[in-house]
Amino acid sequence: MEQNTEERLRVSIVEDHDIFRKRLSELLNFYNELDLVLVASSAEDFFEKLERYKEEELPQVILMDIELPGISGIEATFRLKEDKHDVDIIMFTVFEDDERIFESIQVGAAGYLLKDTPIDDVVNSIKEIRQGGSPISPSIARKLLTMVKTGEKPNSKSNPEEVPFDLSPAEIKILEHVVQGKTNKEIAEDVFLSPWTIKTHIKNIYKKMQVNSRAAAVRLALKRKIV
Amino acid sequence: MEQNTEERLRVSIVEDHDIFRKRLSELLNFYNELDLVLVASSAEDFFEKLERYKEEELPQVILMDIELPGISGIEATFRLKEDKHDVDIIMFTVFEDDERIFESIQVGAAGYLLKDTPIDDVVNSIKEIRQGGSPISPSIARKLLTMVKTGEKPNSKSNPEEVPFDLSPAEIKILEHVVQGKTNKEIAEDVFLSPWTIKTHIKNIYKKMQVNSRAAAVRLALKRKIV
DNA sequence: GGGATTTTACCCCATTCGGGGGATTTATTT
DNA sequence: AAATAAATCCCCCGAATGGGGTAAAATCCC
Repeated sequence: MEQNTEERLRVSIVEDHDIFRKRLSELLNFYNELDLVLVASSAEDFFEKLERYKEEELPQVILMDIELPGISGIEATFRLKEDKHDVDIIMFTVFEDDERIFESIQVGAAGYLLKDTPIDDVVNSIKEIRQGGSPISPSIARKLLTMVKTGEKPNSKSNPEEVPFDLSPAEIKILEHVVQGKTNKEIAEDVFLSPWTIKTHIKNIYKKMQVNSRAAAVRLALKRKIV
Repeated sequence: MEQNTEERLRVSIVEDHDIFRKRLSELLNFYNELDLVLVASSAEDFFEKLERYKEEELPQVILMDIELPGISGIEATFRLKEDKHDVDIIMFTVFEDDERIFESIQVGAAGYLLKDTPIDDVVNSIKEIRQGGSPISPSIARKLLTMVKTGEKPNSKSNPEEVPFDLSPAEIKILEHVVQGKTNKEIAEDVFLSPWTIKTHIKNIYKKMQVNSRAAAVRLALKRKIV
């Protein structure tokens, strides 16, 4: 019965450690409930392969390593969730620091499992996440509880980059105005500068943020809470 | 070997539903790793029995129902954690409302399991909680993630107006694309519509949102989480 | 003191945007 | 069936935007 095929969950793995990835793939292949559709060794690799898939073939759940060469798992998650993709992402990693956990949640990961999770639990987690649950390793959950209890984010000390882009003070100021929805001329009047200057700043901001429109800049600025 | 006895986890159940309590006790008794030391049908019952225990016999993990006659499971948890007792408490309940979850965390519960959790998982959770983990049912965890993500407490049913503007479905769809930072032409290609149509929609969106630029629309859309 | 960065300002040019119209077709509601 | 609202497509036009330059102060850093 092909119906079986229809019901299987399409799962993807993004993991750079060759042997680990291989073993995990092999293990998951034992499960009839799953269909391993895309195994990548980096985010770039993943995105590249992803383009060759049709809508109905796209992975529904991704096991995402955090520490990856090039684009990190967190950044990759951010991009995936930005797009319209209907996909649930499980961070699958050895890291337990508050910073990474918090960031993963912020960018939209719906699960967080440690790599030593028994394979049966991993498979259950994959199924649960599709049903709207958020499988989380107990030791991670403990940290989450603390966050909720204290209502605090782990921004405290280890804030390597509050601003992912190194905008200069002046640029941030301008960006704030842009987020307010003002035009260049309006900003210029507000800050007593030439409209040309504003324009130059905005061009530089775009370069640094890697966008090419105000809308995109506003979106990024808000999402990454630069302003 | 009595050593075995030493290593077994002393577990307690507080649950008012007679049959459920009985069955759960029977099931847990199958597990050699556990020692069911105190089964109570109410918080009062529990505290009363607790006094008859010596220090070395006190339960280390408690499966605590929330809805109890008299003192609630949350209140009981609060009192237990107020005292010096070295005990980990797992809320074991059918409730999934943000309010109860949040309160349970506040008073110091370290785990939150739904009553339909498979018995094996319950036992694992008991062991994990003693190792500093916080076992949480996935559907509960999802709510936790939301709390962390939005940094909000479930103080009220709040959300007086999820969408302050009555955008039509099509308009919301277009708005989403605008938030992505796309140009009218790009949107048109994505949605297989004429650029003129997109433009018309956007003009209407602006009217409804009372803005006059993409940047402003994006900001509003994100702030009011329309998209 | 000297190089690097930031801030400021300007030019040209093609594209996009925003606002003003109008018009037809398809639901939806009444 | 008539009225309303939603969704689609089109035109004109001036203003704003985005991208490519150049360049001179001011400031910061070593």
